[in-house]
Amino acid sequence: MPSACPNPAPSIDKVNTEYVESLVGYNARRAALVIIEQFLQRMAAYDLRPVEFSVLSLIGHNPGITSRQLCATLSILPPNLVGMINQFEKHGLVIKRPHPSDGRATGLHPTPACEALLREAEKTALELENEATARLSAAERKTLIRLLKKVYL
Amino acid sequence: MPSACPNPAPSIDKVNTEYVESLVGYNARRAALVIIEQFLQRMAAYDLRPVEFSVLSLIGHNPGITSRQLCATLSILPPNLVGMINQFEKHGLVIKRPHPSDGRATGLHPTPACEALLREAEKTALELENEATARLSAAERKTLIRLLKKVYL
DNA sequence: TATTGTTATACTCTATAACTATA
DNA sequence: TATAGTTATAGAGTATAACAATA
Repeated sequence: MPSACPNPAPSIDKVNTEYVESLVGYNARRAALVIIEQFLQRMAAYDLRPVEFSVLSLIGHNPGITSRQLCATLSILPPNLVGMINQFEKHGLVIKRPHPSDGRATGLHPTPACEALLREAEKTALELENEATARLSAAERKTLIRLLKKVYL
Repeated sequence: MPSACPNPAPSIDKVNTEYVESLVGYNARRAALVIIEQFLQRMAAYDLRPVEFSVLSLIGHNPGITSRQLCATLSILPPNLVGMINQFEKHGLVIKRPHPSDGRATGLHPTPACEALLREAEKTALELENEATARLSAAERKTLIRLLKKVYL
């Protein structure tokens, strides 16, 4: 018998969020989701979502990086990277070249088009970052990043 | 002609992550994912995932809260809450009672079993929080939460 | 007309198992 | 035997559209 009660009960006017807001995990997730939401809007112009942007940026700053290295760096699973890389290659943003010493691996290299796209996209990313963290001072922003790194690195 | 180059190219020994790590969004997401991973492991004993835990905790601290208020507070969509609440009701954790003044709304109330579960689950959540943020001092942890709130509130 | 709660459904993201080619 | 990359697929999480009941 699923418990149901027919009698009305007092309602809540202001929600008490004290407990959940005392958790780092809760706050980090909420903050990340807010920034990601703005990211999706602003970066739609480049057809780049957060993970795709991170992958392309890492390739741009690390020509010759392998899929394995990307997966390890970003904590993504290999099967979920294959299609992304193929799309980048199809759109002329990434070129695959043989790894110099490991015949199993493939080096991923940015094309000039990739580098041009990244110049714009990374500029936009910094802009939206500054907007999303507008209520933080430069020092606070630096502190926030330092403390977040101490959690996940 | 999808650009492929047959000539080997130098490989990357150490990945340069400088740019992505300069973004608050990237760091917040990575930190949140690390904590959530630990959360999933530790809270599996209670069969509670992060959102379910947040919902149940808010009901426990706000007897009579409505689905609408939960959705607004946690930024989740009403259709994705229905099944969750029904499961809680089915497991004897939540009771629905009529809203005192709004015939459309339903007040959600914790059962004694819910309160007992929350005492254990919230204790476990605090433990894993302290483990996940073990590299932070108490002051740093407080600062981190304060700065994260300034981003999303 | 707007809002609460609901159903059905689609889409995205992430996870697992199994395979090949090479080390 | 272990690893890099791939394929196919399953699952979880999230989003949209439309509806009934009430305000």
